[in-house]
Amino acid sequence: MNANPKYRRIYDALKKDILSGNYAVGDILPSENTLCAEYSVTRTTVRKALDELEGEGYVYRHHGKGSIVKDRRKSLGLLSVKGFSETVGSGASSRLVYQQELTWEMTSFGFEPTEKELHSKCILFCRQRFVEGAPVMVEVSAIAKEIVPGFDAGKFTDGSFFKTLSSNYLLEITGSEQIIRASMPEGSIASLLEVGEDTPILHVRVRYSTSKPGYYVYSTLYCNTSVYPLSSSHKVRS
Amino acid sequence: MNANPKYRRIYDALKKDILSGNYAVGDILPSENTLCAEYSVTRTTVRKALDELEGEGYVYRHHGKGSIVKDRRKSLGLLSVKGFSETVGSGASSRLVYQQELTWEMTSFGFEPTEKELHSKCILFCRQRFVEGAPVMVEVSAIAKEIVPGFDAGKFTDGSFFKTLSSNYLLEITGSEQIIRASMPEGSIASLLEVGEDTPILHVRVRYSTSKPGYYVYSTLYCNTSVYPLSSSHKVRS
DNA sequence: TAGTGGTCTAGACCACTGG
DNA sequence: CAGTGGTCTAGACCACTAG
Repeated sequence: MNANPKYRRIYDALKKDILSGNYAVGDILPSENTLCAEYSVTRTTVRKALDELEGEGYVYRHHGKGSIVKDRRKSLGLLSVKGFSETVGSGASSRLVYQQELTWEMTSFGFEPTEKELHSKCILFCRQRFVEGAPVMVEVSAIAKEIVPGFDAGKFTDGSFFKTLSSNYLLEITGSEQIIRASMPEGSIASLLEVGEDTPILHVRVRYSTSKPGYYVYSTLYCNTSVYPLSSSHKVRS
Repeated sequence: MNANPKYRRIYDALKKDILSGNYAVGDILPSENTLCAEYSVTRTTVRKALDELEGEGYVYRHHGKGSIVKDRRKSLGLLSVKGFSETVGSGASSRLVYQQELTWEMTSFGFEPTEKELHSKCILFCRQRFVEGAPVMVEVSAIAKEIVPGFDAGKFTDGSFFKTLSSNYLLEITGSEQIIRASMPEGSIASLLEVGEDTPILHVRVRYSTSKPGYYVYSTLYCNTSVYPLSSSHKVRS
């Protein structure tokens, strides 16, 4: 039951329809009861799917009206745990800058590697991200070699690291922790972002948890936020 | 039923015990069934409370083990919709820099005021935030005058804006949207943060939604992240 | 194995929004 | 008013964890 709960199917379908534009901003999704009938489930299950969408900022709920598609501004929206390709959508592309293999001691992601990870070598790779042809982000990522045999950052499914983890290695991303700073880019980052070393950069350290306990994906993001800022949304107390 | 759902009591009690240290980092909370008995509710209700805590990063759930108190690092952690005083806790203080009244047209928070808000004047105030005596954040906030009669930013309950909204005006914060950039501080901000104009600053624009439909709290934060970065955590797919 | 959290059913009553 | 989402009950079966 684990991999495919029913609410996931509903969540996936609705999200796909939102991202594809089948539901536009301001549109009201089918009511909870309608979805119950459509998917032959109870409201609890439908609401679980809608809760996820709401938590990720795709919709908001209006008591007595319905679930309404939100305007997720033109921004990178990274804080809701999705890869670059999935949040930015069309107009996005990326390029592999390098991939190498080294020991964890030589890396620094702001999080300590786990014991399990220290038993393995570390694969480090750097990607440059573009929106509409302009570089907006540089991402340095690391993952334990032993859980991704034959890993090649140049051959990602749909250009997505996370999709590749899922399809090739059955690894799912289950969450993230982020530490966010403003800083100045060092030379190599500045040139990859095509900005001067006096341009302030958003510096985000992320640790993604995976479905394999004790193993994480570490990323450091350098974002030029002058055109595309990050965005996020949260809701409290239901 | 609206103001005080049962899950809120459970949520409040657990959160209080976590913040006060009754449950330390790594501790396992009472099991869901135990909480059911203690509060005479069903698991659905208990889980709703735990879902909230998990979403705010206070605990994580370990299948087969329990709900475990998380380490919420020493950081400003603003991204989870709480005021400064509540997230930083002891060691935090703030100072009112100014408060004034003007029209919305003269403000710019990156979000458009609503029609309801435009019918009212706007109260603008600026606070300087300290951790351990050092300024780490400057916050410029705005709220519609008509929903907070007699407002005085110099006389907040416990020094907390949000607590004041709740206790004096029965206004609850129900969510937030944030836009995050890295930038250079202009002169006045730089001096309030006691940094040079060449120090990169985290620039966060926030719109908090309130329990009063159509009315928001707007804030612009300027953070010196060199010592206290922002942090956040997210979980996906349950 | 007993206990935990994860998912789900099939109901119920309520408060809110709209016509 | 009928329909919507918000909350809640009282069950159930499952997968995971630990002793």
